[in-house]
Amino acid sequence: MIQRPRGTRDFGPQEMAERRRVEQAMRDVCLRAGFGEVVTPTFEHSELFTLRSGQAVIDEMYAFRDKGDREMALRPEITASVIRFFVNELSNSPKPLKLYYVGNCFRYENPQSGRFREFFQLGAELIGSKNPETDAEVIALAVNAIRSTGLKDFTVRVGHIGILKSLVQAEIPDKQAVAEVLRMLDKEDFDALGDMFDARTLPRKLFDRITTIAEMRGSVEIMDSLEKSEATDHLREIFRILSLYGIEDCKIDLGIVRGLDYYTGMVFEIDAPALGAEKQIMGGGSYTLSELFGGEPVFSTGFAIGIDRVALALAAEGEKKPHTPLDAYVIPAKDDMRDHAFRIVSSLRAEGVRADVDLMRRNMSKNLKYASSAGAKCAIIVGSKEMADNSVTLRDMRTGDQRVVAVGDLAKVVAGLG
RNA sequence: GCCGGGGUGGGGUAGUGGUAUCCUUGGGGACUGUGGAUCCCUUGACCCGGGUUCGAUUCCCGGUCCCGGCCCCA
Repeated sequence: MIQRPRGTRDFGPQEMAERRRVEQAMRDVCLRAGFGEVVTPTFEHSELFTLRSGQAVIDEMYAFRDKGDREMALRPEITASVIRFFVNELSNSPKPLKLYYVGNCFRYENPQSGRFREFFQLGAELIGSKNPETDAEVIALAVNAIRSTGLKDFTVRVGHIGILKSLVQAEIPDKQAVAEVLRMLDKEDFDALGDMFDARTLPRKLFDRITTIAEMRGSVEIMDSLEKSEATDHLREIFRILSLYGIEDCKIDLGIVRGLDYYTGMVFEIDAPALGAEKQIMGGGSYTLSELFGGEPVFSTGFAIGIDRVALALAAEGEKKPHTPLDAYVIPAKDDMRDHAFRIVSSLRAEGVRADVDLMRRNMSKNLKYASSAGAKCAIIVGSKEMADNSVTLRDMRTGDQRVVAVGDLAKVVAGLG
């Protein structure tokens, strides 16, 4: 027997129905906000991803050499591809350019709860602006997308990378050290950070200042204790616009650092507390990537939502809808009714009813049982007595009630079952 | 890459150094148009490899996969 590769999943019809519902709800939100869908290749030149994220990520990519001896990789994310697409072909489009995508991504990591080697992301990029209203638009889109799935319990945290970064850069010239400091701040590993400060005899005052800021979270007012800067003004303006968008439940979190260099300003994350160690369901921020790929520097803001984790969080909240993949199941009462049954199922389908028919030549009892387990809303029993009148018996599978319905009215009656 | 806990029919389980229990599901049949029944028949499992042993599903080692956690998280 061939096993499924580690960290991958098969999705059955029931699970896919729920995943499609979630995905479709989020797509609709994107479309309504004026974002158009793009699709990019599932694999790219490895360089695209190492340029963006550094050589280290090659260890966690499905990287390979193709038959033409090119270094390729299954995409570990989709933002890089979208920006490459932008630089290659869309850079002269009117701004802002609003794009969204849905797709599978691959990372060679150790699977655990909410973490798979093949996973699915929905993301959006707004290209061509760095105004606070741009950032607010993208945050609102992300929040509305999550909301649209029906998820109740999630927290939105918004920060600004510039606040900590500029403080650290002002005192520490070594670029590598700056990155290291920011990484420790992100992890809130203040002990290790303190050790580093001692070892390098860095100013204690800076340590106190940045650790205080890294721990700051709460409403916008929490920034009142900070001196006014471009970054704090920017964040305040984002929050002001968000409230105009009807989004009031975002928190400031100045401790968000999001590892990579190209994030330039606002950064934000959404967590679903119901999940375990891997509770982040969305990450995003503003960045300038295009020049990395050989284009003009262009400001963008984007995010990516982990569809798998959203689905897990919804399951944890017990959000369950009854699964009724079939509206009607057509049962011939006797063998000589089969031809009538096929005609009826065909006309039901043509009229938009999800209908199935007995193909196993089962008897009445087993057909009713099958209709029940298949989740049909009703059974259509086709018998000679009713057919003499050009009618059939319709049995509501939820109540067991039966009535005779004219074939001509059948589709309408079935659709009316709700 | 590291750590912990697990792998018995499709799903859920019992049990054992001498190849396996029960439930459910699937397939077939009986019951001649209502029994979402009932009854009968039936398919189907000890993760893989090595070791110990007369004999391993059981004990030991390695691998693999699953679950959870660390690292990492684009």
